[in-house]
Amino acid sequence: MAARACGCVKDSLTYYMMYKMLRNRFGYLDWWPGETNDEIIIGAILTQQTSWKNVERALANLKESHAVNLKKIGRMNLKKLENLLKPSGFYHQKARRLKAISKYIYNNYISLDELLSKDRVSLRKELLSLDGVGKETADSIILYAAEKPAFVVDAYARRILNRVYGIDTDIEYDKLCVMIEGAIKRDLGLYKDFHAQLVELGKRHCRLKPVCKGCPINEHCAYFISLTK
DNA sequence: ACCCAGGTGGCCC
DNA sequence: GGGCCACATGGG
Repeated sequence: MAARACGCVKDSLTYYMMYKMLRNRFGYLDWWPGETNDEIIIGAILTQQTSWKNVERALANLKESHAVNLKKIGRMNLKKLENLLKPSGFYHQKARRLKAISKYIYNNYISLDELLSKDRVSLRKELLSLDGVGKETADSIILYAAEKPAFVVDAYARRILNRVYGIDTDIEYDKLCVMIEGAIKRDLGLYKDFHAQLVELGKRHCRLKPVCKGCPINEHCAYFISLTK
């Protein structure tokens, strides 16, 4: 069904089958763990190289201070913000970056929604110009806050695609994006749910170490095979 | 006492 | 364009 131990998989069927297997197993998810656009963006920054459990603690601290809100974060005392973010790690830079992002938004727009309403391509460009917003964070914000179809490539996606189809884990971000986006229908619901499914699977198997190159067949692959039965 | 987590940016060659 | 490094807390 799929090319193994090769750098790429362009076959649409491969991705649809993977999605279908996951979808059968976990059900439709259509998710980002956050109620508001502010919470989605804050969560996207906080989760960088950080377990979601620790992000939840920081978000709980913000909620307690009624500060799951970029406008408030922009005006909050830096030391106080750092303290609330502490459990999520890298809290000096995360606090500084969130404040800078807030200031950027409200110096240049009436509201967050005004920024998010820009077209997908220019929004991505603009988000990427912000300190602390890289490709994955930008695409998460575009997909779940702006609700425009940008496929999010995260560590889970990389690991799973590596283990099941042998795609190099260190393949360039945009290359993997283009590969997947070229293979499946550009559809908001599909992009959201596919990413959610990969995270769901990844979380259940996150303790697995990276597999050596050229040796993609391992537990994940066995797990996928078990899903098809 | 390690190694890892839903990255990003800076610096060096 | 690649290869390191710092950033920091909490869990296995």
